[in-house]
Amino acid sequence: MNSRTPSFDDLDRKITTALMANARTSFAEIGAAIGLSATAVKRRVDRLRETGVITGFTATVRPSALGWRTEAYVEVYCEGAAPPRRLAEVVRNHPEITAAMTVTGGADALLHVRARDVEHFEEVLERIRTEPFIRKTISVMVLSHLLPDSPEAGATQAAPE
Amino acid sequence: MNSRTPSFDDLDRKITTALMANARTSFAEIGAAIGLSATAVKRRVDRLRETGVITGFTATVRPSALGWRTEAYVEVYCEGAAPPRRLAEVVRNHPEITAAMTVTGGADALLHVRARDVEHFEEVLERIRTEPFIRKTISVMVLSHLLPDSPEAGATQAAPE
DNA sequence: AGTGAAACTGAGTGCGG
DNA sequence: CCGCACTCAGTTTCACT
Repeated sequence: MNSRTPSFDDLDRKITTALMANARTSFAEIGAAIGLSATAVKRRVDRLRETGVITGFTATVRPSALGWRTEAYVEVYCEGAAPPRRLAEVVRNHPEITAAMTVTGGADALLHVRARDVEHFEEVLERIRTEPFIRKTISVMVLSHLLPDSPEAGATQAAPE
Repeated sequence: MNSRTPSFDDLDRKITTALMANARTSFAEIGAAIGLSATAVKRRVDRLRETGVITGFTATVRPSALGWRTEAYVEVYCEGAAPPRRLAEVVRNHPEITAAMTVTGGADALLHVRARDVEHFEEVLERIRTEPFIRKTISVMVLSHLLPDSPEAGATQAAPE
């Protein structure tokens, strides 16, 4: 589930890069760029989806346009041992949590939170704090972004072996 | 640039949500779901793109499938005042930095970094550390994700007013 | 702003190399 | 695994309400 997909060649890499840049690029156009027919490109894309390299196609949205103007990272400290399974349940209770992961360092988990404004963020934070085994939280508010909104969930290029 | 787009109604919200879930949903299908013709849906999508609500369509990729198996957040501390402009330049020098922002708290900036493995991450870190006015870094390695790969860059729903 | 119809472009598939 | 040819579905534009 975590290993490098076998037989992922240079053409697959170029196709993937093209679709990350614009998911609506036609197979014919991609094919023209890399010297393949639209059919061949389609078949490769199908295979990339089957093997889980490409997990989906989404529209990227400017969060502020939807009313999400406040963003923060929240370090979470738990009472005693924090089983990741229980943590995952807790996390799913709060739709404002857009990413959550276990991490090294003092904290048990790191959450990415979006809220409408600071008032809303405070409310979310209090809600999280009342969860059973959460002992402490440390929040870091995001002030401004130094890169254009990158697809945080994925690197923009394929890494060489 | 940061304000709520005017005349963003309920239909726009539903269309946006549908395209975030699957950027390839046809206009006809979206229209059928919300009681609009494909033509009307297309015009609204065009407008959503022009007004910057929707910034693009991308394929979501499982980073490990592309060889990015290591992920970390790096807090950056600068010498004296750290002008965001200069920081942005620095950040652009390192393709492994997939997100960067200025933040509240002790650190001046927070970076999201992807690397092939721990060795590669160490190399990236040393490269970042040699940048002119970077005084100190604190790294937090990501161990496991508690949510399915959410589109970190955007909330999955529109926020109510 | 919305609809419906016409023209066009791309997706999906079967077949042959 | 690739390309070609065909069919069908979706996009795009236009005239109209």
